[in-house]
Amino acid sequence: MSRRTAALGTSGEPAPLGSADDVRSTPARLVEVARLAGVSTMTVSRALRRPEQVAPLTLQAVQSAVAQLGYLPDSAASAMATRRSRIIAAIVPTLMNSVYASTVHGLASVLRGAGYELMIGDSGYDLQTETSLVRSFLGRRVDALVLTGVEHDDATRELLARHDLPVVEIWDLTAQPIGSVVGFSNVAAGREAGRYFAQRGRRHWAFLGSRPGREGRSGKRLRGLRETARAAGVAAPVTAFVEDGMSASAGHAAVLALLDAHPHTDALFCANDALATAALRAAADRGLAVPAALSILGFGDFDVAAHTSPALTTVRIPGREIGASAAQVLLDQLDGNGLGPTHMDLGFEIVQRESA
Amino acid sequence: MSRRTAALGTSGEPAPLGSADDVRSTPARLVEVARLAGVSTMTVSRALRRPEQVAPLTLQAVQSAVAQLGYLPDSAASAMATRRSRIIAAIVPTLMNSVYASTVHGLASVLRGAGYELMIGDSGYDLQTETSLVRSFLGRRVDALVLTGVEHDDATRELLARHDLPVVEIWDLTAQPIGSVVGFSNVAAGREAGRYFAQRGRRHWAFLGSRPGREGRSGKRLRGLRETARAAGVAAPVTAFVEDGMSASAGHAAVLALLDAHPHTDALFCANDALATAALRAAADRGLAVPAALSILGFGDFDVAAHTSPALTTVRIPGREIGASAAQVLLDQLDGNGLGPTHMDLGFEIVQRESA
DNA sequence: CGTGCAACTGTTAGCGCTAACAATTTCGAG
DNA sequence: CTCGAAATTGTTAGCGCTAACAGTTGCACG
Repeated sequence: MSRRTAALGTSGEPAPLGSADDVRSTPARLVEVARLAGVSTMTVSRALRRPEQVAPLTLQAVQSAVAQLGYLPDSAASAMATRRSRIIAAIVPTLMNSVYASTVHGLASVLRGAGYELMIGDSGYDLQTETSLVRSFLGRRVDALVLTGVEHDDATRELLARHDLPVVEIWDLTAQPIGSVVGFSNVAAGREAGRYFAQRGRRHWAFLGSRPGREGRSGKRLRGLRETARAAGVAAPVTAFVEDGMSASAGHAAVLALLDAHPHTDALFCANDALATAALRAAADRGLAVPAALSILGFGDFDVAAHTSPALTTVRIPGREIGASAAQVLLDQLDGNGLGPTHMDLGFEIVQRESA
Repeated sequence: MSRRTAALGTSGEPAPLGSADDVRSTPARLVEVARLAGVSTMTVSRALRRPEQVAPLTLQAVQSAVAQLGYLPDSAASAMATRRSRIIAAIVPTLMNSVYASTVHGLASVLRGAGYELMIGDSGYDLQTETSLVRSFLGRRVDALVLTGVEHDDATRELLARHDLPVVEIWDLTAQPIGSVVGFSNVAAGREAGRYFAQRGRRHWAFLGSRPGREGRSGKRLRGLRETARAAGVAAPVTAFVEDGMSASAGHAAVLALLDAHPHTDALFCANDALATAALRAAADRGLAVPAALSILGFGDFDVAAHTSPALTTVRIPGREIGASAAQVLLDQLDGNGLGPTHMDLGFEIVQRESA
């Protein structure tokens, strides 16, 4: 029983199709288009991909055959023949919050504009999951790969070395990239946060982020903050860590505990705005005025950051631009413009609102 | 100049590979594994996909050849031969906020667990973009398709009719599904919101969402709210609409304008929590106590909803479950368990916190 | 009128894998 | 031992498309 039939049976209304008469169960192939247009398959292929190489009349015949059959080229077969899948894969730590959303969006729009499809995987901030995603994507013969961050398993690096394909690491910088890098300095962002606190006379700093086990991006921001603390002659920042994917839920409890353990804290740098929003609430729960008693500085400039109360002062990352530039870098390499690996520092900026 | 070389050249350190000696520029094929293992390609193929059909010794030989060559099966070729791409595509309105994040996550985890890859597209709430995504995905010969919502272009419907493949529509319900449906009733959610307001003696309702041009999900919620208003003998809710992808930025201004135009408003139902967060802020800007003077009811139970102040009362949608169930429905159909299209109403619930 | 070249179209082969079947080997029952 | 079924492996023929090359045609030009 075909699903289509069932659906129509349920609705009891006529088929809502413009040209329902030539609907067929099996999608058309190139041969059928060729037969209908009275040309060879190769001519159809050309008409579709390089119309200027085909005589106007032939082109027209092909186009009408294509339209009549509702022909859609099989890109898997095309991939096989050309050894180009026109798929690019990206691995981000999480899809669960807005952090990487704009980056993914930037990637997707540039790639789709160039006729590529984006395949996304989320690693859940786990390097082994990342490896298995890379393996799977390489098996799909993706044309290029976007990785978030610069820390990777040896297994990941080995896989990438075997399959020589354009790679770009994003959202961080490194002196030993796999291929290209498009990001910003997380250490510098941490330093800047510290400088911001210091300028406002804050003396008791705190940091809320993920555990810096493998020196991830969150850990680098903490390192930057620490450096500035040392330089400014301020005590080392106290820390609170969330274990799961940096969600607000985990952040709230962590901040409460931190404030109770260190009541003098007057400045808190959060590794993302969801965490910062939770911190705002935790401060309210403890009766702390923000920013008078406690400065809260977020990270990421999420959609909601401007609309909390107090509005979040936060580090804005050019997420969309990172995605768009990463995509462009890969496209340039794929189109063989002879461009080698690229290194782009897109920076960041502190957006001052009310919370710090 | 190979990118890899450049990267290593930059770093100046030894190649970080376990078995760097058999790294080769071109990835291994099945034939090479077969040659090395001393068997036919078919046996290798079997050893990889149905190991129990192969003699233990042969299996071992194949496995060691695979390991030695770092062989990764080419899934594009496999797709071609089996006519199964093991890719499932999903189209969501946006990836820019958390709304569909948990759904995508639910989809991805179930699918990946079953050896499928997820290909995501975002339509930007635009039906024509949806059509072009569908076309592209069908060209990729995806095995099944997930569509958000039940409103689609005729062009989309025609494409799907031609390519008879499992389809599931999510995040809404309909009596005329294309294939399966996994969602909840947006109208009922709107009605429930109205009932919630009515029970608390609210008399001047408002709604903030996207323009109900084509009766999308937001529009259905508004319809439900209106129905309850009528039934409860309350004036029809006033409305404010945001044009872009329901972002907080647009919401803030819209709420301000709405509150100024209708100062008696004592209940506001927002089509998502980002909008509700912005509304919270707008209420504060106008000096309105929430919920004393104005009840604000959100939608979606985003990560941050529990941590705003006041904490958001919101309609919780089982987003993750919708994704997971949709994936399961498709897998069941693909594995040919003889299951036809399914209709699942996963419901919703109002999570009472502080804002309403 | 041939010639040569551009413009267009067709033919052949094969991308890397697996379905379907064929061939071979193994092994227990008779 | 012999036979047949089960277990294991191999062979053949594509999946639907396109690269590379090989025609074929038309037409300007000498």
